[in-house]
Amino acid sequence: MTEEEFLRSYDAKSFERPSVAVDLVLMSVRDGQVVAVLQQRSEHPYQGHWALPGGFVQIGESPDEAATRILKDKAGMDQCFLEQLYTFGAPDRDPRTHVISIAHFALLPFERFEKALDRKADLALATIDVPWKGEAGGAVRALDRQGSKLSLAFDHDEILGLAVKRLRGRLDYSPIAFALLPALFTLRDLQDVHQAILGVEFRKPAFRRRMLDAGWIKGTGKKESGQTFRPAELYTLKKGVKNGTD
Amino acid sequence: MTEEEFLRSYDAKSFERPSVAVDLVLMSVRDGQVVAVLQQRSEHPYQGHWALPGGFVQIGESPDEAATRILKDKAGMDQCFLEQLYTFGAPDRDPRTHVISIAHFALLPFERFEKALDRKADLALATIDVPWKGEAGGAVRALDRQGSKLSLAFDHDEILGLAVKRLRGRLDYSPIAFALLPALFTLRDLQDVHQAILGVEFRKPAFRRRMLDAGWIKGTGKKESGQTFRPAELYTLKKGVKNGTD
DNA sequence: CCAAAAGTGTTTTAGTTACACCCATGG
DNA sequence: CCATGGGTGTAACTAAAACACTTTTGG
Repeated sequence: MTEEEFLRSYDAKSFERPSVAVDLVLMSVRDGQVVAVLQQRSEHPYQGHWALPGGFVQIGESPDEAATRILKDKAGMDQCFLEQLYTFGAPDRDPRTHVISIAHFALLPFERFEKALDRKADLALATIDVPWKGEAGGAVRALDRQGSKLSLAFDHDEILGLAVKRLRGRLDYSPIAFALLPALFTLRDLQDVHQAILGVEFRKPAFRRRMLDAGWIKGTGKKESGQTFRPAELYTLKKGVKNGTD
Repeated sequence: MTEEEFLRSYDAKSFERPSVAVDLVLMSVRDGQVVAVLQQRSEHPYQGHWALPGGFVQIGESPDEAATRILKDKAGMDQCFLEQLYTFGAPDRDPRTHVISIAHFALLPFERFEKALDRKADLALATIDVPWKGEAGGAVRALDRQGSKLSLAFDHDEILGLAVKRLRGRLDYSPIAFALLPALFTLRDLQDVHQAILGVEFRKPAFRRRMLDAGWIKGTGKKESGQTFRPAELYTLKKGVKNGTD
């Protein structure tokens, strides 16, 4: 059956109200690149295209609860930074019927990403590339490990673009970056995360002081190990600093 | 089960899905106070309580279109700054059934507010008082002209609180304040708006330069009139600066 | 001329950047 | 003892705030 046939046979008139769904943008940073979890669609519509993990909101369930459920069931992850992003509701964004989707974004340190992905064969990691292009934010590109552009389903390119834009905007003003790092991290790790998200390079001393002055982190006295150079001190979030993971 | 069969079975229990609504926070500034439009409920639930103007999203209608429609039908206003705020979806927020509400906020200069309110008898203007109380943002209080506290329906106090918080957060970084001013305004008008929203006082020269340096406005050469003191120059938004009203 | 508020120039301060340097580790 | 990256002090620069001041109107 082609997509066209599928859409013809689909009875949209029986839906009197819009449906409500949740889509998740699961993001992390790997090797200086922003990555996100995508799922290849095996069925119509958008068969073969890549989509954000999502699902419908059940009655009696808040959107946040739905997001947590989908995060657990579809991606096998829990206990992470999870925040509502924006609600997308153009009537034609889903060819089946009017689906209003409450997009959330979730941030995890990459180690936890990897573990979950090993258990879920249908998930893939895409490198997300959003050029700056002023305020508007250029078109998002999702790339596989070979650098080929992935074709996204629905309006999920728009959702991804907004997620990156939001992430960039909040980086300076909130401790959101720590949701992408393990409990103990070096200042270099933190700088790498910032540089990956913003797509710029910082000078080490300036970045270092800016972070320490922000008052979010404290040194632990412990040092990293396994490096061939001088080990860096491990830092951690101060108690009482909320990055949304709690 | 084929997708078609799945969709048929999903369709059968479509009455069990949450409804989708839009609630509007219509805000302005009057005499150094933030004000919002409220509607007194004549029926259960929350009979006699005050509520934000709102309505259900029709199928085939985007949330933004629904917000525009409600703005026009219920409040008699159009062509104003209108932006999605947050989606509230706790299952018990409406005692009738599970209603997911996409809250929007709308900003207008007070003159346009007044005109519309004269034509709609069921609407009232409330002074909105949100104490600072750090990041969390204290509980919102809606007051009538006599200063009596109005009792709000549903979770509308929470929505109002978030709207004020968002307004405060964006004031410095975006030209949002100009949606609350007429096309021609003095720097004092602009300062009054900022002070009302943030609840702080600024020194005139500092505020003046900060605004001019931001590059959003330009002088017109015209002067205000009707004052007993030196008339101030009238400023206007530069072309190309979007404050969402366009 | 006076009161009131508009509007401007100058100094002070604070915060950020740039640069140069020293330190600790593995090999 | 050398290469590599971690970490720190100082000077230069820049942006904002504080203050004192001049200007323009109505009465």
